[in-house]
Amino acid sequence: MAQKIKLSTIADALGVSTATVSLALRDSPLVADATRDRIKDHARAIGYIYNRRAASLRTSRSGIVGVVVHDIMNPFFAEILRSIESELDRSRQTFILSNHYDQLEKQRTFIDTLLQLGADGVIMSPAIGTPRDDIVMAEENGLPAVLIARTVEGAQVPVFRGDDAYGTGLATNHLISLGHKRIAMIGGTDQTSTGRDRYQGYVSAMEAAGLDIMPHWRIPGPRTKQAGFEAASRFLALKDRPTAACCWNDLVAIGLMNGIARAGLVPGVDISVTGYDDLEEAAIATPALTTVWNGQREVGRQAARALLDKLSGHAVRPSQELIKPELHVRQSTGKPVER
Amino acid sequence: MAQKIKLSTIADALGVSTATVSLALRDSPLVADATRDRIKDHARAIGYIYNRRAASLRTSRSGIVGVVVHDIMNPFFAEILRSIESELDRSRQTFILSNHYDQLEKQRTFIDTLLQLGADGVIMSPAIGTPRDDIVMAEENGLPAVLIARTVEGAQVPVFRGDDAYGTGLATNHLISLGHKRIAMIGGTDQTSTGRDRYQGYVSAMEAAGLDIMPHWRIPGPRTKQAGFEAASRFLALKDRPTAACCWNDLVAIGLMNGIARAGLVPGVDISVTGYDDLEEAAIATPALTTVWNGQREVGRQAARALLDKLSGHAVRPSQELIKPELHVRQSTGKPVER
DNA sequence: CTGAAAGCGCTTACAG
DNA sequence: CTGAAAGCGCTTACAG
Repeated sequence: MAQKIKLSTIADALGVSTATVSLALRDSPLVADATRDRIKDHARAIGYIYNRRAASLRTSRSGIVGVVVHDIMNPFFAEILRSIESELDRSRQTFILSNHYDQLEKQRTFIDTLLQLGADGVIMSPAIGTPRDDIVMAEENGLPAVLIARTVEGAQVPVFRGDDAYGTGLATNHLISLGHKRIAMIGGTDQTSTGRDRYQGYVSAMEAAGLDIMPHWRIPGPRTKQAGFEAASRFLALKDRPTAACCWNDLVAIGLMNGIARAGLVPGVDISVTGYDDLEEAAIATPALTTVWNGQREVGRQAARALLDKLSGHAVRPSQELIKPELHVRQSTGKPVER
Repeated sequence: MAQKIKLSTIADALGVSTATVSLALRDSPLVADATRDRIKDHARAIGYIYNRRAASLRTSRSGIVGVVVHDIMNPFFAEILRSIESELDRSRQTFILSNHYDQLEKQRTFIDTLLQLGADGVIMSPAIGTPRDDIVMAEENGLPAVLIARTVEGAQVPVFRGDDAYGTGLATNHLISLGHKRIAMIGGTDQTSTGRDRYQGYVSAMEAAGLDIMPHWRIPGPRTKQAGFEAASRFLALKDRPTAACCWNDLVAIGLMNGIARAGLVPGVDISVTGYDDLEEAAIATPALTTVWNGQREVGRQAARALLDKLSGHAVRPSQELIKPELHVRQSTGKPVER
């Protein structure tokens, strides 16, 4: 590697000061057009690389935004990330990604890293059990936070997520309107706001229709395709087996349908199944999955926008506006078939 | 936000120099135990946050590693990323992730960002058309690179990937041994080394068995579940329709199977299908997918190790060792059924 | 429109 | 074992 090229290398070569070079490279109107062009051309010619660490040390702005979610392998988060990415790209912010796998320690380590790097902000889907103080600490140290998908009680920050109770209500009501009376709820956890809300939506819809809710019709836990697949045998062995399953998310629903098919039954005919999220793959599952659109794109876009607004000094109120989910009916639901 | 706490804040409070504080916080043996403990306790008590930008500016080591792949939403890369992540975590390196979506410009922007941040290295699955010079430029500017999944002709850097030709050979031979004579190859592109190698493996196996290879039996392009799904109708309409499909990857295979099922045929019975990669979901697909294990975990682990070795000054030879794929036979393949 | 100088918060020889 | 001082490469008042 040749001698490191820096601002002063350019300044010396062109007989100007580093201040002028610095301003010219950032297109400051303070520099004469001719000077600016001469500087930029030369910089490009000799392969100058801007040192962001040095600049950031001086300005205490890093151009880095952190994003931490449960697991990027989960297509739900992957879809959100895509829209965050395209939004941040537009404002030339670099983003650093991390999974916390719902481990508080991993999340804390990551936030610490962001603080050390002087990140400008963080978008997070908080790990289970995230205390309000973790968010407060970040903000007090100059790391503004925006939450997605889950909320943290008492944290005065913007949060973008869907109306989960309303969403499972849509799915459950759809099953009820088809004539189902015994409906299971598969997957999810009470440890997150999302989990509690989705379950609540199911319960409210069942109660409103005057239907019984059997505790053993709820199989909590599954959140992945694999877990949904494994839950199928438990579901199929259920006493008074339900004719329909309202699933925590699309992954669980698709896994469950695979498990049902493996057992020789036809999902969508023998057992109705609903998902949640409307992932890209819901439409091409076999059968195509009836599910609840959860606005991943919107969540990502709005969260990124809110953070960028915050960074540019606009006041962003800690909104709790929920994105309204929509039911997308496909082939995985039908009239109940009694044995 | 209170007054910024820095090394000198601690030094002043404790009546020592910043040099001593700096050394103490990094557990240098040069500092007396009592002094070190006093310093570390105080630092923790007042909530000191280490400024990595300042340190990095001074040491020109950033603790940042870049990772750029085609698309993290693709489970193939997601599985690789997981093992890279766990490997880098162990050495306390932060990693920055980016998708290039096979756009050279996006990849260049990202590499530029890494250079500006003074990243220590980059692990990349190069975008289609990546010239050797892009890699050379990065290395010359102090950003060592390690390649995964794809290679770049003439780049003198380590590359970790599977033996693709051998892998599709395994799948094709498996189909041939079941009695299939008309076998299609669905998906992939000739623009990547991976694409060429996988197609070559299929061709060689067909030729070795003395079977005809019809040009129209190849449907190039698809690399996603959605595209595989859409390819099903083209495949099913094929003249002299093949009895089996050797697919570019698991996503295409699963999509194709969904499309076949949607058309009223039974994948694994009417049409045999093989995948490639052995993603986690291959085992729970319906039917369970016969596929080629491609060692994602190994690729990620080895690539991360190689980069870390390079960073700690060990010489890493530009190896081309290929990971040996393995055939995993499941239910999506069977004897041919003639119409 | 341009330049000289200070300073962001660390680490590293060097001296004692 | 500890301290004084220089310097990493920028940007930003300030002066002209």
